Amino acid sequence: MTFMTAPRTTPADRPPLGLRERKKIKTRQAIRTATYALIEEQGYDATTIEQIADRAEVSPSTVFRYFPAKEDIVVTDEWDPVIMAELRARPQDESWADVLRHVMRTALDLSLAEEPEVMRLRTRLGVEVPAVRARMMESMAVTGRLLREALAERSGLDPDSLELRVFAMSVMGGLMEVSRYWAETGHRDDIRDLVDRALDVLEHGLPSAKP
Amino acid sequence: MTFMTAPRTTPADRPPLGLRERKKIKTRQAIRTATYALIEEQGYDATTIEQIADRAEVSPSTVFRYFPAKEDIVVTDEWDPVIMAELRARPQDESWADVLRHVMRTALDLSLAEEPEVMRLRTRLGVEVPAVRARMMESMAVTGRLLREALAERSGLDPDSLELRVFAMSVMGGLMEVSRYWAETGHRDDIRDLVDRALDVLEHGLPSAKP
DNA sequence: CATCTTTTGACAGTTACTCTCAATTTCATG
DNA sequence: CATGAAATTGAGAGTAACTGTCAAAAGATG
Repeated sequence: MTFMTAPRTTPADRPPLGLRERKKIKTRQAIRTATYALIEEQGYDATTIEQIADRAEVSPSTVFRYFPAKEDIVVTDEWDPVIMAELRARPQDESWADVLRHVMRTALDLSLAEEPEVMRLRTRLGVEVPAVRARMMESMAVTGRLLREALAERSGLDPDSLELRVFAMSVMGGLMEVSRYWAETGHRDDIRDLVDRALDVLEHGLPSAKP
Repeated sequence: MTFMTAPRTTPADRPPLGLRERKKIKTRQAIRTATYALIEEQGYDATTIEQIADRAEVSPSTVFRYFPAKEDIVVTDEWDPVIMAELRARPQDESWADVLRHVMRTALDLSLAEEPEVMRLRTRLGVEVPAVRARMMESMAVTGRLLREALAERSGLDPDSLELRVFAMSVMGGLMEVSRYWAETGHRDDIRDLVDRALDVLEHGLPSAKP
């Protein structure tokens, strides 16, 4: 679910956090902030790691140490644990579509409340920059595996069966397309509505338009 | 549908084919052949463009001229027109799932008959090499757009509607997972059976496993 | 404060890819 | 078949994203 922005660590998380750890978080954030700014100014391709390093006041080596690839600076995703917990927390008799509706709603509400601009930038880059899009799809596949686990627990199906794998990936593919649609239409709609509509399609199939 | 191998141009295609054109086709094929061989010998990452150029007896410049990126040498896809024609040729009252069943069956039969080894190599690389996988997903998205067009014609729905977009991409996501599953399980199963099972899931949802 | 560990930056090297230009090859025409 | 136009190729220079190594700096620890 890489098109969402990163969830803030809860305030009462771990008070005793060493200076080392705090600095690492700061550096990470500095690199991200520098990257976002530079991309807004010059575009993705024109922004080099060196420029990012300069603005974030670290060395290029450090940038690579924090993010294995340039796209990762934009796309990094810390949502999976949150989503997974939420998935398991839903009542057992709820349909998978309703479960997803709730989970996605929760995640999107948080994401939109925290950093709506970054979320928009990310989805836009997902459309415009192939490398970013590729990274998003990778991350989507990972989330798909988690979804599979959760669905396996609920349904009693083998998580490694073709059926469950296909199903989970088809759901993720559909949700991915929502992100793309949202960005391509200039973030006109409320993405939460789009997700709801997508889940309707995934649950019931295409509405018949003939009549 | 990038995991299939390229369809041969039909014999009675275009007899008057200039020397220029014939040479281009030869060069293209030489580069591909060299690449496949080198990858089998040393793996994808260890194979450089320079080595490919050497073995294909062209200059590195030429390799880049024929294939914009290294992955493209492996993944290039000429199936879309074939698939599209087949899609339109199916009877109007056939369900989308049956249409896809036929189209995929046809394409896979051809592909398996022509170059089964290349198809296996491709899918394997799709699992092992992120860049190849990314390129495959791109190509999948393109095919998804074609599928959308075809479905729009059949259903009367707007091809640009969120609903149709989501639906088409969810189908493609599911099919993509088939390719992955096939490769990850060591090409044990007949991929045509896997595709059939996937389409069942996409058409009817998950089978209930409880009873 | 001394030492042990982690993090950082400098540097060198590789490779995919881009661009430009001149040489070569194919094609069309008189 | 000669010739000029057009397409194709190869050589070379340049860029930028990575990788790996090593010594210096900074934080943790007793």
